[in-house]
Amino acid sequence: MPTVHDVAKRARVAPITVSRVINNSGYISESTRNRVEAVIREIGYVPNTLARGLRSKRTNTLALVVTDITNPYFTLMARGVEDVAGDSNYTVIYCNTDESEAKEEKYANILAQRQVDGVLLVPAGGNDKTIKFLDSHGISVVVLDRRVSGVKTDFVCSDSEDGSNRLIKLLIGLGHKQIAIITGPKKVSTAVDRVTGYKQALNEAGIAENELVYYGEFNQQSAYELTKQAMARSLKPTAIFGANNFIMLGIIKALRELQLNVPEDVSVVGFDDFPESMLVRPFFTAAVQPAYEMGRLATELLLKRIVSELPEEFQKIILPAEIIERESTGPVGKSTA
Amino acid sequence: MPTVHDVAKRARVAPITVSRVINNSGYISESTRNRVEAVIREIGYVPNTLARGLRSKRTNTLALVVTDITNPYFTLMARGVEDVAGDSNYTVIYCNTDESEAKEEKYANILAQRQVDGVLLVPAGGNDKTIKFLDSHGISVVVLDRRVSGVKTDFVCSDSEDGSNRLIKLLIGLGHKQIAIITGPKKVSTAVDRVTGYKQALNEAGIAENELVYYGEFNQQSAYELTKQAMARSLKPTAIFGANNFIMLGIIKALRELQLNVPEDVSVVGFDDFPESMLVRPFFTAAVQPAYEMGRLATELLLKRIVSELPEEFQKIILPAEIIERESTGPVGKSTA
DNA sequence: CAAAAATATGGTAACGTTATCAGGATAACG
DNA sequence: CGTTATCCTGATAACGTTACCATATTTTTG
Repeated sequence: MPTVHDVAKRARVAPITVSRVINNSGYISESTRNRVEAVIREIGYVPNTLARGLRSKRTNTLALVVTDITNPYFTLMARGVEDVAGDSNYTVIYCNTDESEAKEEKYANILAQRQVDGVLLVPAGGNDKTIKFLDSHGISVVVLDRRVSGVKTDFVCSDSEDGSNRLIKLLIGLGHKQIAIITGPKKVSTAVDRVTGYKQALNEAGIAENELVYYGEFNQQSAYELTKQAMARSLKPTAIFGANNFIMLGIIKALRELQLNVPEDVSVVGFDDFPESMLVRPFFTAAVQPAYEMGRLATELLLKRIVSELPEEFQKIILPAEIIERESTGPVGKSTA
Repeated sequence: MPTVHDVAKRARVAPITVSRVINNSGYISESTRNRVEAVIREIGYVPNTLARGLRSKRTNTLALVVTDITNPYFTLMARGVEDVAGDSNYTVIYCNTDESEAKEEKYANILAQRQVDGVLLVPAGGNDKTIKFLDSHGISVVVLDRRVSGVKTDFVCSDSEDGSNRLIKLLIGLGHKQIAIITGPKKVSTAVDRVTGYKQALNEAGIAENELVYYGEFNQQSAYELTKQAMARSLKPTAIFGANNFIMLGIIKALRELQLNVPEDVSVVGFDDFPESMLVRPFFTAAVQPAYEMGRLATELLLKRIVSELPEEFQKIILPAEIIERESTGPVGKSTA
């Protein structure tokens, strides 16, 4: 691969001049710049970010640490991050902590090794260890979505208390009084804030709280179990508030099993959304590709290829798609019209 | 920040010995190893990946280039990639091409600059330019999801022809004969393969094709328009095959506007899925967080912080969540039971 | 027991870039 | 016209690591 030196020699300038051209820094005459740029194109020179970062202490790299990129909420957030970062010539590394503080620390270490310039962090726990660690390595941190108490950082979130408050008011307006909330773990600020907003709304309306607060995990399974618990009470809730999108799904699943209709029997509200118009229940008859498996296999292939453990012939792996028959198909001419 | 030299000095060994310890390479006596490891922990040494990569020509970095990480299909794939990569100590950079070959080339350049070890590529077009470019820079490529003709690489995909064939057979089994297919652009292999499978199934069943093949984009808007076109024919399709998940959504949206029920009036099948049990139509009453905006704002903040254009005080940005009232809520005591 | 192999450690240089300092040429100024 | 400011270019060294080669000690082997 050609280097600044090759470009420099060919353009009859010093390497540093080439550096000035590609970085648009310092003074350069039009003619030299043109000459250098011509050579760069000619020999297909590509600057080496590693050397650049090593010397300049700037890598133009950010990291986005979330709990699970698979959650559409975080996916969308990631897209926002990448679009902005890309416009400023930054590259983004994504990390999934799966709500594990251990994983979070592991990633923090990796990111320090990689000398990233900054980290966007959705903290897995209330823990400030990660932030302090990054800080001690001179890495800027912006905290996203969840508060971490007692740490000084920039912080971006949406208003959980207010949102919850308004959702509950909406339910109250519909006549609901037995309103349960199923939320995440106590160590996560959003889980707590949403309870606060919930209680606030109930208090303002003069409704007793009735111990209908259920702390759990921010996932479907946990919500499913807690919903069953909540619906086993003698005085059943007429409405349930799920503190995030996966929780909503767990609620729906449990209610369906209990043969309860939404909203006729139980109203459901929640935080976070799913991309416009996805399925309330498995709906589409579809050929489902094993996307995760494909990602896995491809990466394994690639890694082997990199360490050249693979025979010369290129592999071609074609996985079957699974046909899943659901509600979007039926016999011809059964129109209800 | 401490370096190998600091560790070496303190452990009374040569820097190269420290390198051997952290890389687990070469011969090292137990005692030296312990001594070095103790010093590493003691002074909080973190190896610098840039220097390492510069010297060793290996960055332990992969890139996943997809069209849009926002599509659950790719999100899931990404998770598969990251899990495997992470296990082998590789970090993954994600890139969204938005089906643009120009963006793809731009990213290829960035990835070459970053000296990534390998690229997992979902090609935006039939174009082999990117692959050749990466190849010329000694970067391994595994192609995912879509074929690129005339290029030698590893390749992982699912079986589009077979999947389509089986979906159409399923429809035929239900008595459908007027079956339309709405697919992606002709330059994308999956769009074409799915048509092939479709035609195959029709031929095998002895059903005329009737010009019900609609090429477009792999997105909702395009599918929406094509569905309207298809349903404007004198002999209307009784079933529609959408060649990916976003296309399915566009089909549903158009049919709903045309007051047609699924599956009573029109059956719908498609490729790709959505995560278990999402909404068929906007269903949940929810507090919707501006996830994308949050990602944007946070990144802008971070970038400013990195170049320290920001005043010392840390910012706290709290965005309102939008309350969207939909079908999951209703007045109390309206049970159908 | 000499020779070969395995183990343990280190010195030197190089990866490709840019920070820093410096010098010369040209333009602007009072 | 001397002085200062602006413009243009370059030499040198350094960023932190590991490849490569070398040496010394210990163990194994025939």
